[in-house]
Amino acid sequence: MLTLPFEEPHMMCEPRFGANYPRDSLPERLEQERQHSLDRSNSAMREAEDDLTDREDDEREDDGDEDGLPKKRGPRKKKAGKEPGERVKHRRHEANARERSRMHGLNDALESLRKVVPCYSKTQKLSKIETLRLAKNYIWALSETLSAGKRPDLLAFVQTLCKGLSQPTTNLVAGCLQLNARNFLTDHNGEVMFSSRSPYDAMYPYPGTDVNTPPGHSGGSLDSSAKTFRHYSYSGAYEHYYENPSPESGSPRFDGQLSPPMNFNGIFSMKNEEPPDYSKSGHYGVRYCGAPGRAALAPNSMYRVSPEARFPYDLHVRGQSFQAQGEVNGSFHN
DNA sequence: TAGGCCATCTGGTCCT
DNA sequence: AGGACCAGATGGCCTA
Repeated sequence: MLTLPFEEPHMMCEPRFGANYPRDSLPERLEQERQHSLDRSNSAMREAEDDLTDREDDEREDDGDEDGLPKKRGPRKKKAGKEPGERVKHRRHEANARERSRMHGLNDALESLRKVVPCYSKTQKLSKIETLRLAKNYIWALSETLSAGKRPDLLAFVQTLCKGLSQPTTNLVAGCLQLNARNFLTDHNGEVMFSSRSPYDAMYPYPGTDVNTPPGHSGGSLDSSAKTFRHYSYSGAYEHYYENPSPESGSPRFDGQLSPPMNFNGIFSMKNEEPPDYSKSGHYGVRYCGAPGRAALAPNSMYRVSPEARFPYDLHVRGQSFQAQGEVNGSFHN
């Protein structure tokens, strides 16, 4: 019945701390734990302390009997009342080890999830709750895009993606995208509002570009709201595009800032980070290049970006610059 | 220093 | 009986 992380075969076949664990091999076991993960060194030490505590308890009990008289030499005589207590303690330690292992597996899965949601960073990890929220938003936004069968509005997509994320996390995401986080505001109700400058202003701060108009937003309410610099509520933009109520019906209100998704198919990479291993995944990705003057997305991109817009994204596939962007978009819109 | 996040321990419950 | 799962408690670490 014991289930273990799939990625940890050594844990599947090796004995755990606790049950039938020989004291002599404790250092080796601890070394394995250290090598397995730095984060788990503390765990190994705790386990060692557990065993040490057991040992010390045994030694204390062996030093003398309850009356303080010297203990008889010779073969140890099992104490009648001790066995149940030892057994309970032993099983408790086994259960602790299993629980640790289970939580490690859970954390491994969470780490895997971090790598496939937008804004993955090894240096500044998303918290567990933020990872789950972002993943939920990501799935929801992607599924809505698929069901809509049309090009999603980038802004609405981003807003959906970031809905419910905390302020620091949204700042982190914005930082990842090198957006000016101050372009986003949060009102008292927790709804995201744009300040007097469009977020696209930060993304497309090029001379000659209508900074009031998000690229590709030549029509629609989103466009008009941006043009007029009206405060832009998240829910409004959301419903504008998705025609459905917010996915956050039961979630905390959005109190963060916004950042665009870096891709829409599970492969995510950021500027200054190594590109994902496309050779393994075989997925397409949108890689943020940050180079000014780029218009990497094809006209049939899923995002409504005008050809003249200097979209700071670059499409890569299998580590190379993607020539036929229509392929990825075509597959996406199928 | 308070608050957030996390790992771990622990006891209870459910399931096989 | 034993393992998986869960939630509460606790303490450590980090940051504003």
